[in-house]
Amino acid sequence: MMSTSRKRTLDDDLYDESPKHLRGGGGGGYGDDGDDLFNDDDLFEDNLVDHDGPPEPADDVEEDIAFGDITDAHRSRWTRPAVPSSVWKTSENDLNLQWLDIDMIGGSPLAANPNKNKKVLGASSGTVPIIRLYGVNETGNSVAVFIHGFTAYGYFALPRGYEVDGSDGNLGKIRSILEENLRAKLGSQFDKGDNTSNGETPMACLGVTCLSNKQSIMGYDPSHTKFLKVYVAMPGMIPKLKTIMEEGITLPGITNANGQEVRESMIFQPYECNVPYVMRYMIDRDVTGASWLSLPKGTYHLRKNESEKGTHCQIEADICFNEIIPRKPEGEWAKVAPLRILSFDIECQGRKGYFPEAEHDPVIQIANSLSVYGESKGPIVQNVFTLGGCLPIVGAQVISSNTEEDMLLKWRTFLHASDADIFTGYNVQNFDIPYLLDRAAALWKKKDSKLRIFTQWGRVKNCQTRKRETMFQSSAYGRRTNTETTIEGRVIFDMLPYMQRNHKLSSYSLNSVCAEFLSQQKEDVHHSIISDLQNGSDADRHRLAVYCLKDAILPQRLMDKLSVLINYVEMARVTGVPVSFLISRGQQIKVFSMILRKCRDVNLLVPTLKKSGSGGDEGYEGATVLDPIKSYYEIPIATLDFASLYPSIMQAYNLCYSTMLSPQEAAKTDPSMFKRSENGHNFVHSNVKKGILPIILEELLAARKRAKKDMKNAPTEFEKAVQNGRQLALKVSANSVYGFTGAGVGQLPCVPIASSVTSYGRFLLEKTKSYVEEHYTQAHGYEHNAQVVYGDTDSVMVKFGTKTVADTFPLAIEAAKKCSDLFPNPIELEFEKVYYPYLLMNKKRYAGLMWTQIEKYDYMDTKGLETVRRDNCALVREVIQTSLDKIIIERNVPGAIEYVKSQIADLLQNKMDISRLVITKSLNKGAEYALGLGGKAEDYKVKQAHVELAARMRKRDPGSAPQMGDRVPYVIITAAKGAANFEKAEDPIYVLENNIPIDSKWYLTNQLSNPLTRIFEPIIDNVEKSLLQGDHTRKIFIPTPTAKKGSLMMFAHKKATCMGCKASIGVDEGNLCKYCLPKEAEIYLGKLAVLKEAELRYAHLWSEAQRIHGTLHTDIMCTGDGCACQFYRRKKVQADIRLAQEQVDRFGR
DNA sequence: CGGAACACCTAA
DNA sequence: TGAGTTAGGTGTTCCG
Ligand SMILES: Nc1ccn([C@H]2C[C@H](O)[C@@H](COP(=O)(O)OP(=O)(O)OP(=O)(O)O)O2)c(=O)n1
Repeated sequence: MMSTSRKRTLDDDLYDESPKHLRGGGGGGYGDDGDDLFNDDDLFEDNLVDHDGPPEPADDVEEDIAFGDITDAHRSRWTRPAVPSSVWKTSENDLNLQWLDIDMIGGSPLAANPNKNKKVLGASSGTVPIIRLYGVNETGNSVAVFIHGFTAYGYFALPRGYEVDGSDGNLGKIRSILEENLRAKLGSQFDKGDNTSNGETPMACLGVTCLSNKQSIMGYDPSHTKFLKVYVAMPGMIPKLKTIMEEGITLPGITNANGQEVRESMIFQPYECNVPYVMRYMIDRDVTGASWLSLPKGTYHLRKNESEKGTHCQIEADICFNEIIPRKPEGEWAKVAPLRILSFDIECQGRKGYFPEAEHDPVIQIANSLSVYGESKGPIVQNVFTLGGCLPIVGAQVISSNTEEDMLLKWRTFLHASDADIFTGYNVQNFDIPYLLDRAAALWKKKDSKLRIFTQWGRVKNCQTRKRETMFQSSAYGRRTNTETTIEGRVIFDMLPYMQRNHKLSSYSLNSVCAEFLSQQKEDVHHSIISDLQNGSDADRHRLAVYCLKDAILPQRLMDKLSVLINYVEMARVTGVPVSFLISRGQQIKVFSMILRKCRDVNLLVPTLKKSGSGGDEGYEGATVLDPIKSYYEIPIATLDFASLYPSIMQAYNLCYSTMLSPQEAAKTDPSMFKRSENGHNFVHSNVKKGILPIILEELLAARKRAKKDMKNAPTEFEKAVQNGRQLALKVSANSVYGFTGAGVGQLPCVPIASSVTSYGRFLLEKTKSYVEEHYTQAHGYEHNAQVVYGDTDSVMVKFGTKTVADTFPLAIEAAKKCSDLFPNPIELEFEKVYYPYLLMNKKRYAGLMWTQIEKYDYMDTKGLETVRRDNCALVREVIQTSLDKIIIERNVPGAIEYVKSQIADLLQNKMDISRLVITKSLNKGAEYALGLGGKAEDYKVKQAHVELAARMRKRDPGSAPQMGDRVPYVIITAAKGAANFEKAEDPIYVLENNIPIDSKWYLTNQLSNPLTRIFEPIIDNVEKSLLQGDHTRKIFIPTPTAKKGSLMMFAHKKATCMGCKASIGVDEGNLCKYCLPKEAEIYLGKLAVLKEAELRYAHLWSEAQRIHGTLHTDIMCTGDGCACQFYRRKKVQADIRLAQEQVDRFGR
């Protein structure tokens, strides 16, 4: 880097009269308060020479190893469009990009501002933070922007009434003291980073200003209105500075409320010290996630020589932070750039019966699908890198290698050339990526340059991709690996966690997810035969490659079909956070980001609170759930529902940190200025001071409204569902604003706000109920007295007494309007739907035929019942669902009874497909101890079936056993009388393989009985007798208890036959009779062939999810078409394999 | 044997 | 600075 000729002095002249105005040297000086600090006309000699012309051709440096079979034809398909020559005319053209990823590094200060009339802000020596932002321009070129001069800082409040001498001299003294303290805390860390090449001594604390135009967000009349703003050299120093300030320090020139100088140590409350540096930049410069940015002509420099460039991006710019123009995502800037998405999948050659381990097992294929956002013609490249030859695949490039090393390196070349913005796949984060990295480490020596080259997946030159394992101290059983990987400049967007987060499914295997959303199954290759295919012919490997390719294509299709990208882009723009935060973080960061942005607009500051030490802060009261009048209603029940209840409460009553009054303050305040909430907290009206949270909610709800409109206009059912997901996500974000205030462990908890919201909610619900019941009465001229039969949080279910849907609608519409009129804006009660008929079973449990229009019902809506719970087996879900359908839709109670009886008979006679008996439950905290993954014994208090099973499976095969967070599938098997439930659970696969009998009686008494009783109870007499004890329960098939494990094996020993001619032979005689013995080899090979063939047949029927252990099993048994015959076919083939295997095994003895 | 405690999942 | 909230039903285990 070039060094500057500028000279900056740091200690003097930090301030002029206006205290917030920082000038010259030390400070940051950025548009904190809207003014640029270096706005005097200093001109600098310009060290940078901009020639407006294209760069020299990039000679591909050390990075790429040439492979003859990667041709120019390949490359031209892979690479991004060429950079238009206009881009290089930096003084004539703006550079526009949509950014996706952002990070930060320490580096040297920029020597000179490319905008020749301006200085570079920030520190001019030492290590400074540089923000790297990665994105794509309209043409589809990759762009990296190095953003310079933005300095990290924090605020520190003076206690109420205190003043600080804001003279340059005094603030300079404060800076020196802080400098000293910081250095003491930093120790040698800081000195090492010294860069004194320009003769200046780098500082830790760059400057101090004092501000009186800002105030704390906490309260209507906050105690903190005066702040020191302290700039530091590197973001990492902020926590240390914060510690110094909150532990107490003596600073000069500070006077207390009585005007006396404070000479002893004082504590300063930190503000906004918990804002990550890159977010600090985004907030201060109004840069929102995934938005468009413009680098105005003449303000930026493009790095043209390869030697000058730090990344592999096509375009690389340097600019000062305050030059970039953020574009509001409206009009032309609402678009999405042609982003490149790379979806990939690897196959490994595991040893039989073991989960692949990178230490030993090679990667044999890597399939890729590269697509461009907005490109309607589908993926632009599909290819497979194979180890060993492979027949051509139509529509895909096949690139074969003789060694695994070559294959990996070729793939790396592809990675580099295709230069994707987004990396996707299925479980790539926890399997493919760590596996490739581990494998590389196993293949190459640490110093091997090939290792270094291979692991460069990111956009930053010479930057190796490393995984960080959030390792858990695992004692006996080994690795619980939650891997995190950063690939500089690219966003890793794994579709598996996305699905787990956004869709409630009982299996998340790629196969079942695709069946659900793409109506598409993939070709199945069971992992046990991958090895055989790999060792086979080019045609075998072709089959594997096709399968592998499909696994690479499907995640990308999923992403496309579910509009994942555009929805995340919208969310990033609305909430302001980078897309990567949406993937890896929760709701808090979104709300926090929005709060900080809005606060900045109105000069409020957010305190950095200490973690509430003692942990268990008391909870608060939530919503009311009205006692249900349980019944089967055969007349219409109308549902009235508040629209976005909690958000609208916060808006209507102006609930916010910044509007709250303490009881003492309230006593001194004009009562017309504020309102006391239902539970005794006081908030001023919005005309006095508008709260931050209501403003945020307004925007979120506006975005939700747009989503709802799009949902209404969606052309297809599927698109409607996608828009519904988007709408729901925005609703959750809005509700999370409320949740944020009540979050015990959070950045800014404020229970008074949260509890005020819920208390208003309780009040509104009660009010609505009583209004409806008091107004819609015969006394008021209505035909019936209305009754609220149920209500939960924000809804009332009203029985108006009307007999038809058509008669109910007008009453419900009117009631909704009249209630809305009772409440302040924007609180609104909506008439949403009528249930007719309506089965109300309990709080949070009901079903009903839903009508949103008079002409026709929509569908049967079910809440909380077994049918919507994933911890029930399919049998229960289906039986209950069908019964409800028959009762509620068909109104055919006898039919329902018949159906149930036949199902019970089937169950008891063991005719039930085992897949319908599989129960799945997720493995949560507390199970850690049982699995031997650490955790404390006292956290595992109650033994559970699925946990005990998972622990046993772990002992059988740690590699394929369920992991924490996975759903564990199990069935209940027969066991000794009185055995506890948790002892009777078994892995369905194990049950199948070993022919273990299922306890079908248990399914009747413990799974079906209660739910059925509850449903039929209000409808028929004596459920016990007629459903659960009839003749249909007499014929019980008791499976032979002898059919225990290894039965075939034992059989073979007792009564052996010659495997060649089936003649009887003695048990100890070996496998063949004396006549067949000479042909031993031939017979063995013949048996081996039978085994192979059986395996192939089996694999063909076997749906698999190689990497998602926990959900593997349900898939095997459930094809989605629910065909029992498929199941039996599989079972038969499975038995064939076992027989064949055992025959082969006999030769081994 | 009965009820408290716990675990899971869902409604809102 | 990792983590929005509370209410509630249901089934199982644990403990006296
Ligand atoms: N995930 C959720 C869902 C709901 N709620 C709270 C806040 C909501 O305002 C209230 C009512 O929930 P609804 O599900 O009825 O949703 P809304 O009323 O917010 O939206 P809608 O307009 O869809 O009714 O419950 C919540 O805190 N978190």
